[in-house]
Amino acid sequence: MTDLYTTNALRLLQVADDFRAGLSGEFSAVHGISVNEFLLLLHLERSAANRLPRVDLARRMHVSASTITRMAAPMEKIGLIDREVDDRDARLVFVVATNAGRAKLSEALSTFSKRAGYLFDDRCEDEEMEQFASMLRRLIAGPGDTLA
Amino acid sequence: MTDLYTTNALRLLQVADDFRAGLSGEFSAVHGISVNEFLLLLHLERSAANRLPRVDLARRMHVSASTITRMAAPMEKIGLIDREVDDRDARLVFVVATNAGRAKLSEALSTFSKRAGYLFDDRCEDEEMEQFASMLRRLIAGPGDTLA
DNA sequence: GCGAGTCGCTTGCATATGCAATCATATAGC
DNA sequence: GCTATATGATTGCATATGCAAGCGACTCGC
Repeated sequence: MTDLYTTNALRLLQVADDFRAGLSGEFSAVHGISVNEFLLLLHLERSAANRLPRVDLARRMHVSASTITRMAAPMEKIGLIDREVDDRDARLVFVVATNAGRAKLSEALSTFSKRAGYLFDDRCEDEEMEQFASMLRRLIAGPGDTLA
Repeated sequence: MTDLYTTNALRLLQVADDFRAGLSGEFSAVHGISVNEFLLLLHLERSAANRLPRVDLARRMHVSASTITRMAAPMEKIGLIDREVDDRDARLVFVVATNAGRAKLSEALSTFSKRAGYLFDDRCEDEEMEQFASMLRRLIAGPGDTLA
């Protein structure tokens, strides 16, 4: 009835939702940020110049431009990010992480890694992890810029 | 810096987000339902008695009970689901799919399968899909009830 | 340079969702 | 039985997000 492609896509969504739900609780309790705020900081850190125009962030995070505008406001207010304007194109508003933002990312990343350990450890052999990494790399959509 | 566990968890989230984003557009355009409404119908279909109390749906879908209440209202109104009360426990309000709901699920499921095909086909060998399925089955959190 | 069209950002409005409070029902202790 | 506690569902309020409109800035063709 349901082929292996379908089954795997369903499981993929389910595993990702489970993981994200667990992460969400600990992030908000321990670090005071949401998963999306964490991902925003991570996209900044892994971008070419450590800064990104808002529209790029929106595309990478699969959210609308207005969401970036509204996510950025409180993060600026508490000093995690800052804004820079492009010299040549006054339309572009870059988002750049502050030192506090990079520190917060670093803390959150260790929580993330800990939970990634919970997820995979004892359930997967090392060799499987390599295969898994290889599969996932191919599955990441198109030539877009990625986090990992 | 980032170990393989962390990398794989990041990629997992990214692939799932990419897939869900693509699905979301086609579901709303072609079938007039959201991804979450689709998953609700799917949980019903794959449950023991083809019906579930709202609180169970909430747990399976990682959403709050109030979200189920509010998702269910419009789905009842357009005839995709119906409500049943438990004989022995008057607190339980079961959600059950109507014939229209099962039909809608079936249509949406073929869209889902088509997109699962886009995702995996040409990127993965058959043998890899089996390994992937095996990994994902182990990764699905705990002993909870699952979709696949 | 000038106007038409495009692009990036923001804002108004509508929808979606979580948390806490509330209500109705069920269960346990007595 | 009666009360205290626990559970399921709903509702009020706050937050998050998308879409479409609006605004300012860039680009292209002339």
